Amino acid sequence: MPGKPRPPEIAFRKHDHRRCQRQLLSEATQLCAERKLRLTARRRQVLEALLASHQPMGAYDILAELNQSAGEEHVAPPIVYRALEFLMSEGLIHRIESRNAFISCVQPGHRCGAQFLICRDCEQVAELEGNDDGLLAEADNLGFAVDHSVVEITGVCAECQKHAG
Amino acid sequence: MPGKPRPPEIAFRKHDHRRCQRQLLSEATQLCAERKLRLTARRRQVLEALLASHQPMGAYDILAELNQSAGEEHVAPPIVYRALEFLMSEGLIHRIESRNAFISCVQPGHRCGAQFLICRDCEQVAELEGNDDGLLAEADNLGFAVDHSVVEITGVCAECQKHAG
DNA sequence: AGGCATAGTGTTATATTATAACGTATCGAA
DNA sequence: TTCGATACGTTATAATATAACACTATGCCT
Repeated sequence: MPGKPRPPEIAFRKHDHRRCQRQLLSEATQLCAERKLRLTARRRQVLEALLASHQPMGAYDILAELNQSAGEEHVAPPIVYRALEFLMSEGLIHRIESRNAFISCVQPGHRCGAQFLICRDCEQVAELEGNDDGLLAEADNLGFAVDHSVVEITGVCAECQKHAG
Repeated sequence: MPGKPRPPEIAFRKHDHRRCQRQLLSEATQLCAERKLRLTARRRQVLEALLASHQPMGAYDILAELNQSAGEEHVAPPIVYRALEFLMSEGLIHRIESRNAFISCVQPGHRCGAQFLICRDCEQVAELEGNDDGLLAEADNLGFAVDHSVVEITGVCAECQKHAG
C-alpha cells in the first residue's frame, strides 16, 4: 500500500529508552538463535554501543567506546568493521551512507533497506518503517532487480524548526 | 504526479555520447553564465572528466586523469574536491554516497536530489528523472523540512540479468 | 588605470574511514 | 579428539577527505 502514511520511528519520539534497548538486544539474541548464528561477545558489544544511543556512530567512535570500557586490551579497526558487517548482514543495524556511520535498526531482522530522515541541526536520525514502494515498483518496471536500497533525506526536523524560530 | 512512470536516463540507454557530452557541457556553460558563476578551467576539466563517461568516478580517479593529461603539473586532492563541491552545489554533478563517487547529472541545474539505479554487475548507474514524491510528501507530513535527498538503489540491471541467466 | 575586496587556486600536511593479509583461537560436528 | 569452519587479533597500509595558509586572478569602484 504505497500511499499509507507511516509513523516515524523512535528517534524523534519520546520513549522509555532503557526498556527499548533491552528489548532490541533480546530480539537480536533471539533472531540469531533462530538463524543459528553466533551473536558473540564482540558482536554484542558493538550492537550495544549502537543501541545505547539511537544515533548514528562512526566505526571509530564505536572503536573508542570499546577501548574505553576495555581496560588494558587494545581493539583495532578490523574487529569493529567485522562486527558491523555481521550485524548489517542480519539486518540488526544499518549504514548511513551519507554520514559514513552506523545506526541500530528499529525493526531488527528485516534485511531490506530502510529510509532515514536526518536532521542537520540536532543530528538525530529517524528510521521510517516499511519500504519505499513507489520507487521499488518503478525499478521493477524497468526490469531492474533490486538488492538493496539507500534512502537518506537530510533536512530540519519539526522540533528544530520550532527552536530556530 | 507520483504514480507516473519515468524513463531511466542515459546510462542504460544507447545514445550518441559525443553529442550528449557536448550538449551537457554547453548547458553547464550557459547555466553558469546565467547564474553569474565562473566555470573556470579547473572546474571545466573536472566536469569534462565526469562527462567523458556517464559512470561514477572517485575523486582520486579524476585526480589521476588530470595528472595524466597535465604534463609536468602536479594536481593535488583539494583542487579536485573544490571543483566537485562547486559542481555539486550547482547541480551539475551528483555524489553517489554508497560508492564515494561522483557522476555527471543528466538534468543539469536542478539542485534537488536525484535517484539512482546502480547495477552491481556492470557498474553502470542510471539516474531517474524527477523526485521521489511519495517519500518527500511523507517527510513533509511529519513536519520535516527536506533539504536534500539521497536515493540509491543497488541491484542488477535488465541487461545483466539476461547475460547471467 | 590603480586599488581593493573577493573568489579561486596551489601546496603541504594530516585527518578520517576502511581493508588486506596472515596467524591464532574457538566452536561444533563427526 | 580431531577436523573444518568460523571468528578473532594484529600489523600494516589503502582509500577518501579536509585543514590551513600563501598566492593569484577577477571584478568592481573611483
